[in-house]
Amino acid sequence: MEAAVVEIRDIAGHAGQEVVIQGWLYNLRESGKLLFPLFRDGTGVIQGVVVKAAVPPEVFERVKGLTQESSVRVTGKPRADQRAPGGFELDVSEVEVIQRVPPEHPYPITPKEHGVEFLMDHRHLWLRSARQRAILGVRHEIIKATRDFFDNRGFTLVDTPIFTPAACEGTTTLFEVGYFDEKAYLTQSGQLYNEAAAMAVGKTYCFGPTFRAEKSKTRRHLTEFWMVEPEVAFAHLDDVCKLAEELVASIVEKVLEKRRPELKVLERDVAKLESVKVPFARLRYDDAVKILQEKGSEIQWGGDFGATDETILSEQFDRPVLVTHYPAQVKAFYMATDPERPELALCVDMLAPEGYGEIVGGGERLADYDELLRRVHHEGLPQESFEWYLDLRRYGNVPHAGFGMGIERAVAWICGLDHVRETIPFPRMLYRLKP
RNA sequence: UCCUCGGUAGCUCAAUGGUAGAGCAUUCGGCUGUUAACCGAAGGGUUCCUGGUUCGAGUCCAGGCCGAGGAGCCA
Repeated sequence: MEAAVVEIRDIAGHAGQEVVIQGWLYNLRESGKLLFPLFRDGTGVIQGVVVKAAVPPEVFERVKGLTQESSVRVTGKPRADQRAPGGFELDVSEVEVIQRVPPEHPYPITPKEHGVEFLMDHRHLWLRSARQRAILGVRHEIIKATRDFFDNRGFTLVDTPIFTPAACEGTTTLFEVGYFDEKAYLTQSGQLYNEAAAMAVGKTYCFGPTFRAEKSKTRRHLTEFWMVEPEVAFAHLDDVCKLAEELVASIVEKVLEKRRPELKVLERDVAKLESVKVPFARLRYDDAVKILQEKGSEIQWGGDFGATDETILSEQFDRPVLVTHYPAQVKAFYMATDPERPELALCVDMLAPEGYGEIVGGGERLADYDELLRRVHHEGLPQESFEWYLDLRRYGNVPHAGFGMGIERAVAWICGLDHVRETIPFPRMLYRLKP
């Protein structure tokens, strides 16, 4: 009978049975008449043991000549062993080489250290390393937890377009593309379309890539990043503050529940994640400025926070902090203003702990038709491009609110990474379009 | 866009203005329990590009290209 193909993560259930593993050679250690090939299959890593006296000579020679990342089908019997990191070793009886990486062009990424530029040039191969696979796993869990969160609360996923005719928040940071005989822009937010969707289904969210042509070269910027954006009809600022903190808390809870092994590979201090429970800390902008000034920041009332300011604020708390009521002048034209203090926007930014910066931004939308039209003009936006958006205020207008959460910054924070370039499979950054 | 730092073997890095080196990777040899194994040997170079100073430049000077970190802006 042909041995069953088994994934390495399920190997414990097959101790003593002959199984087949399909994967790649991760590393090979030799000790005379013993070979210790390390196999990986995308679900885990297991060390094989090849004893010269126990296998046909050609099998021994075949394994001995294997190069890193050669693809193989391995037949053997898993055996519990104290010395193995995963608890099991594979006593190898047969190895079929699907493709042997030629020694004259060896796999470029060795188990030793490499520089950032080299790894980024080989991103398509770098993804195979244990650390990158752990990040991909956590990213997957964060996205799944996000979608489950909204789906379980009756939200309808409504996809918003990637090609857009005009800007959401000014044109300086848009990527312009040719669209037959006219110009189009890559979306920087699904926000305006979400508002239309919310009037159709009540509670909606969109999830997709967004694009910003900012010439930012820092550890928290990508030109292409993924964002989830909920929008809720009849909601006010406080409603979306609660929604945002419950979302983030449930994501962290799911990752802690299902991705402990990945967090261990990443050497993440999980104690810092375990304290992330609702309610989060809350601050009004006025009070945040006071705290910053006491801590020696140069910030003046009316200015937006710099990266250091965000770090200082986040360090005051053991969980994310929600900062509300920013000056309206630093926020987008569609933000509602505080009726009691019209110079303030009914908005919220969530700052992640440990200096990971803003992961959520949102608030209550401006509902008044006349005021919205005035701001469109004030921003120098072409009214004809926004007629459809103004329609939302003409027909059954209601208060509504929502926010956007950047997936990559959430992944960077939860994984404890020092750069967002590792949070997305193929990062797009200033000066980086390949591979 | 601005500021700072860097570019030498496939990779990570050394090298007073005076013969370009090490570790890893690759190839060959040794080892029956290795954990980024270890031990021995071999092959491997347009020192980012252009120009300049000098008897002589990887090293000094000028310009350019590429990258990294930070600022501003943002999620």
